[in-house]
Amino acid sequence: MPKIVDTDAKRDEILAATWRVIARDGIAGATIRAIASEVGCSRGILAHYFDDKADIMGSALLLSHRRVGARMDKAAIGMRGLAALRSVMLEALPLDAERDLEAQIEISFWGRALRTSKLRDLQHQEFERLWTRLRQLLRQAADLGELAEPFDLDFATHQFVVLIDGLSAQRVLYPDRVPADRQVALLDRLLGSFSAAPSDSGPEPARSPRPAR
Amino acid sequence: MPKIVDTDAKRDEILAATWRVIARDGIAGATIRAIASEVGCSRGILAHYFDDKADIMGSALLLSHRRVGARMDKAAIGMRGLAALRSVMLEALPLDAERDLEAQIEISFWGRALRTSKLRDLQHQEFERLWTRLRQLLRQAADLGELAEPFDLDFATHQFVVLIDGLSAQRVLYPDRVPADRQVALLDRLLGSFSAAPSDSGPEPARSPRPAR
Amino acid sequence: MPKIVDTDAKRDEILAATWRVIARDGIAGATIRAIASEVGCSRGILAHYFDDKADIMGSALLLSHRRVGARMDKAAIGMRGLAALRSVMLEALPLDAERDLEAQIEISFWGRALRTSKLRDLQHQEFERLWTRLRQLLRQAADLGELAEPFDLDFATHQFVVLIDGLSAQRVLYPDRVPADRQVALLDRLLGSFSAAPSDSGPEPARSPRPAR
Amino acid sequence: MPKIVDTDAKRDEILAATWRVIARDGIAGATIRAIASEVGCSRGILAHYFDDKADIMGSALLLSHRRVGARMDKAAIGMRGLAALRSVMLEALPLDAERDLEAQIEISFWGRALRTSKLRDLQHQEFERLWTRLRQLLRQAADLGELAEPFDLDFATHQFVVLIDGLSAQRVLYPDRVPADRQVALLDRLLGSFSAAPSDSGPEPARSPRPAR
DNA sequence: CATGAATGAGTGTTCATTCAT
DNA sequence: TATGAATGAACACTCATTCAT
Repeated sequence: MPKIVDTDAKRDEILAATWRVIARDGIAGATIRAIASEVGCSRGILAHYFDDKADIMGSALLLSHRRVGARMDKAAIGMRGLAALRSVMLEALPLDAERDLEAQIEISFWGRALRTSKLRDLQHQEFERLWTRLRQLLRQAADLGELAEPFDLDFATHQFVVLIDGLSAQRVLYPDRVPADRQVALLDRLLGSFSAAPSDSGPEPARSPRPAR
Repeated sequence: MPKIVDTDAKRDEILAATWRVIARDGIAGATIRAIASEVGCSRGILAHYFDDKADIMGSALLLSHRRVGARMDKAAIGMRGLAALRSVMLEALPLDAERDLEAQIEISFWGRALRTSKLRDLQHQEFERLWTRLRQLLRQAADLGELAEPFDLDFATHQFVVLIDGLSAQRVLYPDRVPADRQVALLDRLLGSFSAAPSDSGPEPARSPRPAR
Repeated sequence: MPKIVDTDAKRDEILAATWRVIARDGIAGATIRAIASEVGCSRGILAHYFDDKADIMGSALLLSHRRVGARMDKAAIGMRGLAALRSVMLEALPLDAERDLEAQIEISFWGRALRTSKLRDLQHQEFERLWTRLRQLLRQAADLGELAEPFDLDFATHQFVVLIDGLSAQRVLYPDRVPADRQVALLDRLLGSFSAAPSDSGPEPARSPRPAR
Repeated sequence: MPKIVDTDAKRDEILAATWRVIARDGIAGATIRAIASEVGCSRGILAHYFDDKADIMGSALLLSHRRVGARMDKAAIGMRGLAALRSVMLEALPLDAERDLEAQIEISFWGRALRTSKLRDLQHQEFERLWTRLRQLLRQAADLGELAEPFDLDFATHQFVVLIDGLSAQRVLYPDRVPADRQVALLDRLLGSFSAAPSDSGPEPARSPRPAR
């Protein structure tokens, strides 16, 4: 039993090292050698904890998603509706160095996710989780009467998902152009478009671009 | 006299083959061997038309951008303001097989663009072109009085850019989820948020989110 | 526990194989494939023991020099002055098959030593060792009163160095023309020119061309 | 007939370019591409004037030897015996930039001469010419009574040949250590050892190291 | 005569993986 | 459990050569 704990810890250690290598050398530079070197152990040992390289990479992506999900859970505690949605979205956007790394890893996988069926299935499965989470929060907001008009739930969910992916790409490719406050402003603009009260001038400070954070 | 070969045509032929390989096998599978095999010639011949592999890949990306740019030029002829902006955006979104391929290539490069400085410079340079183009059209729309309220030009440009990248990623990763009409609907929603007449419910709702597909 | 391999022994084995390949196929024929084939192992294994090919070649040259140096040390034990110098020189000349191989390797490197700075530095450094060794023995001989007249130490050292290089080249290029006894005779003629007694016709002519070995 | 002249001129032009490439990039860098580029013509044209690359390299070496030989002929005009020998030797030593290049080319070939039988035959044949020339001059000197004692003609010839090769190697590898005056001094020391008059202290200024040139 | 497109073998190198220890 | 030696395939690239024009 304790060995299993050690095993999991070692696995996480290896995956964290994998992240660092991807962030430093790109996904093409994330070789078995580089990862083992980053961990500080021999190459062969990786085979003990993972099936093969694809397993390492997939697990690294999965762990990244799990961390984001855990942060989202924590951030939304005690919240509901649009407020919860906003908190969850803030965990998905690359607002700081940690989230930058996650975005970098995510995008690095995009170029590969299509090829390996295993990786593709994982990607789809993980996306489904995010999609469902956002959709549920939107439904909750609708049930709470926070949304102004009749609206298409899937369409709205898409808007948020597209915002995450678009901002992640922009942030990774042109980091200087997308500071945190700009990201939050874009998010708030989107949120504001839903909570638009019949009276156009509501208490919606989020509607117009303003530095947040 | 040596055999006269249209050098530019041959270069384009090689680059088109490169696209197909990237689309089929991913950017990691776009080896010299695979490209030469796709072209139907020997490996060494590629050295006649390009300096090295980086030159091939960079040229492939550049050509892709040039084609999109040319399509945008053509699509916007005789148009101004928001109408021109909409036509241009429609050329940037992955609405059909051809544009899907372009989006696939684009995203494949994202994972690599960060590492090689040459590719990164190219990426930044090309992005600047797109940014400027969208920004100019928005300014034109503002000058024409098409926009409802005072607004932040850079902020608005960002909204469109994020839409392109977000939709490209979504389309490449989960093609079934983002059919063409959904993409157009998302674009029109964004456009509608600018042309929003003083009366919030203008003639735009027709354009607004409607269940497509 | 992994298979324990004497790393240094394996390195030496590879370098010895490199020598044989150079001797057989020339330095241009000393490819990674040929060396691996000579060793009797796969190509990739060489990467375990050396950084790259330049490392192999440089190490091969260095080991050759080290062996000559070790032989010189051994040969000069208990000797001083001109006698020690003669013993040392006999180890530097291509008098037998083993030394022929060394000369062949040495000359093969001359055509390449100029280009790669690493190899050139190594060559200069190794030459400095030989130069210093010969010069010190000449000084010792002078201190012992073995030399007839006031003489230029550097000039004399040059005479011996030129003899080594000249004979090495001749032996490698035209082996039949420079048998061992001829080489020794040339060496003794040079040595005799220093120990020339006041009476020019001393006991030295006896030293002159005589079959040695 | 005029075409033949052009052909020879073109051949010489190509060979001169080959020298420059060898001097600049080493013999390993003397590729067909580099030579054609240095000449300023296409690659295929070289096949019109030479059979193949080995023919080019061999011809380059041959032309180098021919030039040295021509200089020797010219330098020895009107001279006999040791004086002629000295003049001839001065043309064989790397005393200036032009001769440095020749020595560089010569040594570059040494590492390759052994492998190609064609090149080896050429090398032997050319060496025979030099050997015979030096030997004849030494015999002439003996006949003229310039040489002090009975001596071994082949042995003496070897001394001069070894001096040439040894000095060439030293000059190419460590140019700063072997300035022209040092070379001439070494030559004169060797010459002096033959002309040693019965009276040991003759008018032989060449015997002791002195800056010449 | 001359060109340059085209070929295919060969280069050094890197990689994921296996396996005996 | 952990090591690292060993493998063999694949990589980008360079080269000498051929040949239709």
